[in-house]
Amino acid sequence: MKIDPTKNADYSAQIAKAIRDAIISGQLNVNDRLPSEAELAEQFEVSRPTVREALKRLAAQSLIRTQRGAFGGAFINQISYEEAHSQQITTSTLLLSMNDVSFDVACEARFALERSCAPFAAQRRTADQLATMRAEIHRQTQPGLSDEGWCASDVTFHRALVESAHNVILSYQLAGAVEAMQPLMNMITFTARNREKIISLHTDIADALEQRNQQQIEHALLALSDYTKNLADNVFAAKQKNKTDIDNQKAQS
Amino acid sequence: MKIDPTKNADYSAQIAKAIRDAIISGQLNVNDRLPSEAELAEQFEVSRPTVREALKRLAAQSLIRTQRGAFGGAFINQISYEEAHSQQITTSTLLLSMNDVSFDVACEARFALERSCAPFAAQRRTADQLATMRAEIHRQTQPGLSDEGWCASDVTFHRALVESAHNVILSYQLAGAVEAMQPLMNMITFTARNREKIISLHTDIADALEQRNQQQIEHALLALSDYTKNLADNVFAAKQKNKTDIDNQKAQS
DNA sequence: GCGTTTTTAATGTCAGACTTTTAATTGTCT
DNA sequence: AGACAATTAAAAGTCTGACATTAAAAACGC
Repeated sequence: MKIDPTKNADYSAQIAKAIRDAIISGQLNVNDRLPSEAELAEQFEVSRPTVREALKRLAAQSLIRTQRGAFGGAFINQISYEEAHSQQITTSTLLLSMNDVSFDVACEARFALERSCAPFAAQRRTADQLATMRAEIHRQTQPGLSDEGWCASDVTFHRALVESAHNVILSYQLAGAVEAMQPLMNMITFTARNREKIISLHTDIADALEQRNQQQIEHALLALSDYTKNLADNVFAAKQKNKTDIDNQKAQS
Repeated sequence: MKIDPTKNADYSAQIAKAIRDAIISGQLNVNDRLPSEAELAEQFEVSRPTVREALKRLAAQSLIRTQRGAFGGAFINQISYEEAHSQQITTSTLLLSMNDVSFDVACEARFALERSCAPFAAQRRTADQLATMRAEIHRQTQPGLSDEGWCASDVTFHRALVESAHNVILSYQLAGAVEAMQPLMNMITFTARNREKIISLHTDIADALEQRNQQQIEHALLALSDYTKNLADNVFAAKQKNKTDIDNQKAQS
């Protein structure tokens, strides 16, 4: 692990990589303590600030946590589902916002992923999760609900559906889809959408889940996906028309 | 963005968070240049090393890249699919290896996610992707293939299936499932598995894809999932038996 | 006008000091 | 002896100031 040749990269990046590899390969185990910063500096033959920069890189990925004081230091962190979730959501959000992904592609992926929960959700859904979904549907019928409130409720609804599959890995993988994409979609479509229509589709999903009917869940999700895609198409068409009108006005003047 | 009260957290973490939030919220755009380290230090009223630690945290998440020299500095990075993929894979691998997830749960999630590609793969698969899959099946029939070679081929096969859905978001989301879980599963089951059986299932998948038969793809994937689960059950049962035998021997002596 | 050199503004690195936190140890009192 | 308080030590966190390295821009020479 002391490998640190005179490559053309930052020392801190190289050191971080060396430690990260040691963690991934299992040489370092959860809750193991790394040598102190001073010792690491000596081992790698660099200064303490350089070691610290490397450790901060690892801390940013939640690979280590640090503790001050005597017998403190840097410890290998056990990545929790929560941390993995939030990293997943951050990455997904940035990926979507920075790479102008076509709406259709994102929408298709999002609902395809959610559909993969259907068979297990139908089998394993609890009364509790169903109640959450019904409650959110009820919240969505309130006329005073703000757009932010609607979006939050929408996320909660879909999260409950995902959770009802009772598979932690699936929940983790879908976090990006539901919690990153859903708000983005809401942001795009909120001008055009018809709350009644969506509520009716949500009700279809909840009904299907109540009856443990996998096919019907998938069917309802597909309908929701199609409706969302149509909404976006309308929004884009309206924008396009608006733009053409302005262009025409400019051409005339 | 200059907020930096005397909270009970590291300055470097606070500064990183402030900049990260500015990026996510869109105040800072792709390829924007951050102020120089010295300027940031002045703005946040901390020293340069502290600012540097914050920047390293952001660099670890590929949120920024740095360039040396005059007119260099830290620039907001456009997260590429490749980077997002590899982050996804790292996180998934760590999550799985650190949280002794039950094999059944991981296996179920992995194949459920892959099944979500089926409808699009059936529609859009190209001759090229089919050829890749056939080639990998052929490689898998070679008797001299090492376990590592098998595993790599297995990953390539499934990646081709995912790619044939032609949806970049789906590919990104599935990276964790295929490239992190598949090797882990291979590691567990390689003692018990029957290559002929898996090859036959792979052939089923390829055939179904060739005929653009969504149902059949899903069915074949389900069969592969069931077979893998059975394999793991056998491996665990054998381990358990072995353990009991040893216990019995100890008890007798 | 073009190639070369110099300048300059950045990051990258270092050394050493000081501050703060925290747990273990030691000391003291009941 | 046991409980509480004071001391100590080890470690991260921070700061200052300096030097090294890079790379682009500006100045220079032909």
